[in-house]
Amino acid sequence: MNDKKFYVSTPIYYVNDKPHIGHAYTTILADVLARYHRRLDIPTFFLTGTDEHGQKVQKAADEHRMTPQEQCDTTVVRFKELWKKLDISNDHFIRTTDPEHKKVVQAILQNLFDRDLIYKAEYEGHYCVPCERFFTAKDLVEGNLCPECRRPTNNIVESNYFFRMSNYQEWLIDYINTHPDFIQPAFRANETLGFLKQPLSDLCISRPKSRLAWGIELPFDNDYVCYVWFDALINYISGVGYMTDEEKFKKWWPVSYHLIGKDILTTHTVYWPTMLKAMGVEMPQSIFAHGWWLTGREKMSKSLGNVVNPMEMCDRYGVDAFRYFLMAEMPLGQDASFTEEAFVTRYNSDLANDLGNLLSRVVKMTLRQTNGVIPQPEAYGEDEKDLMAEIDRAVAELPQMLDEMKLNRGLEVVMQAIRAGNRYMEKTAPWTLAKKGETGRLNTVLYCSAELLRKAATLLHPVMPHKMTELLEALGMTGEAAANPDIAQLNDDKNVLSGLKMNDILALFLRIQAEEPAAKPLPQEKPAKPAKQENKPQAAKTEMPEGLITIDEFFRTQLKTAKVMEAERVEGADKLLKLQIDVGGEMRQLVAGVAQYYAPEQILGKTIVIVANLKPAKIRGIESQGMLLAAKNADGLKIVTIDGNMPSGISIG
RNA sequence: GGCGGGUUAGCUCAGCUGGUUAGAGCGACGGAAUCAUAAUCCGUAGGUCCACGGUUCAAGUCCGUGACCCGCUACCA
Repeated sequence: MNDKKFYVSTPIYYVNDKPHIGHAYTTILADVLARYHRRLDIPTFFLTGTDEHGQKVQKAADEHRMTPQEQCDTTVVRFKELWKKLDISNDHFIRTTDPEHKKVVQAILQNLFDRDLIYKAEYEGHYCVPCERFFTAKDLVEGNLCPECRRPTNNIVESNYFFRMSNYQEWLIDYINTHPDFIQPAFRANETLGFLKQPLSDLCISRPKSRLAWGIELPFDNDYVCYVWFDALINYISGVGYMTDEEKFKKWWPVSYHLIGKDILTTHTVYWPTMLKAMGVEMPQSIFAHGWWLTGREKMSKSLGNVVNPMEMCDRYGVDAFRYFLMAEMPLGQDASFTEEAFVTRYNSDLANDLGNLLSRVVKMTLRQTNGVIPQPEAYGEDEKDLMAEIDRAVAELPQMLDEMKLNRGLEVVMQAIRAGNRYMEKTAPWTLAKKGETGRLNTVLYCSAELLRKAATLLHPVMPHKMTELLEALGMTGEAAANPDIAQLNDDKNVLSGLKMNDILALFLRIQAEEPAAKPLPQEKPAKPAKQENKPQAAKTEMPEGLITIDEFFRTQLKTAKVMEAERVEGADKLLKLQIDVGGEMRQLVAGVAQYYAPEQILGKTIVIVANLKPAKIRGIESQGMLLAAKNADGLKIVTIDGNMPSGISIG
């Protein structure tokens, strides 16, 4: 870690994927780490890119009547655009179709082949075309179905080339055991070790062109192309000059962090290290697997329609706020839950109320008292010492937290200092000092609050580059000092502020109004506008005519048919019936306020309509998991039923 | 089934190598203040630290057992 350089990588993303919050998270995390290290004056290299070979690309190309290369060229843009929007500061964007990369891959293949680390053998297996994977007979489900996608597999016998991965099993186990930071978090190392308890087989690294032509040709057999994973992993070294620019390679390798999602753990902790070992290349310092973003408690998936679109979040709330939320909300290595409600809460309390408002009160105060000129402070009293200690603690601890990949904790320490800033304002009450004419003390207070903000903004700059530069400019800073504030220099207590003239600023983070978030659906797929639309949270609210909702809003309510299996009165309540209903095989209990209109036996057996995703509630101590629909007026109440026969559990819409 | 992790205030979580009245953020309630983005500040939350048993002068913090949840892995020799 102390070798004074920092190289961080993201996985290279498959070009045919649509960028989602997972891609965005990994890449923003890498970006934030890269920016921090740059601000700490550590030479930094940040690599991301795209994985462009393989069957899906070829298939998509065929459908679009393009060459695979053209297909890649058109789809790679999705990622490049998103990274631009998210302010990703990668030093290089590698594509596996880059000629240099291909050359490196081929050279590696040839070298391993020459050393008999790659050999040819016959392989028999059940191949699933959509998954591009072989399975052994015992993997299959229900006869010959693919265990991943449940589609039929083909039995194929073919010759292929294999990498002698099994040679390195013992070595790898030992390496992991003796290098505790190699795989992080530690429990992921454990999982890898668990995987390595089974005998490690050799890795098939080729595909016959007859089946798949879109890939890097094997240099020693032009009937085959290289298996995508083998090709893709090599980007981490080919992207920093391996075999093409030894000086560059020496400078950056080994990588400080390979950031990955937990779904690609094995490829990175087993395949990749054994490949490197075979090549005689040094191991990565660390492979870090982060968790997933969930929607509430559920995994995000297209079929569930609960995918968070990063582009939309940025359009609505601003890139910086989005980046802040992702970094602040995800604890080390774990899964985290993304809800718009949580986003709005954190945005309002951390960014708008604590930080933005503090800036606002300091700037307005200074503008009024000294015409905006930041005064010279007098000697510090206890309050000032406490305040500065608070922010200096953040200065000291944040880099530590970074080293431990505890970004959320690091940000929390900064937020603590900001809250201390608000307390300091209350305690010293500069508005009162002004009235009393205690200008000396007032000057100290104005200076110290500005100084606190300056340091906090510097520390937060890697996470929120635009907004923190705005903040620094409001304090009167200009040029590089505002655009690229240096964390490394935060320790020398030079007074850089006195004499600067503050600039008035509109709310740095405009508060998001309370009832907004839940009601507003994420707009559809289409990225609305190009980047510059920074942060106008409430702009979104004007789009929809009052009283109307979108189809998406409607579908947030899951209506389903249900069959009433049991019904009884709730004791001590004259309006309530307790129902046991069947919703497509799932039994639920529901308390309904219909007892004055329906006797239990009247409702029994009916197919009713319920709101299936209503938050459960307790009514007179009885759990009610949903509500039924009914029409009611002064004359009576009628339950909504289905016209004709329908099974229970059917979605209505 | 095996291996690993988790179960702490309404919610999300922090509590390192065991040691004074168990903490933070958010939310809720009460109050103060008015420089500020209806923002801020102060106070309150009386939590069986999952359960039971054990080690210890002392356990949320170590050991054992059980329950529930999650991850990986395998469907048992």
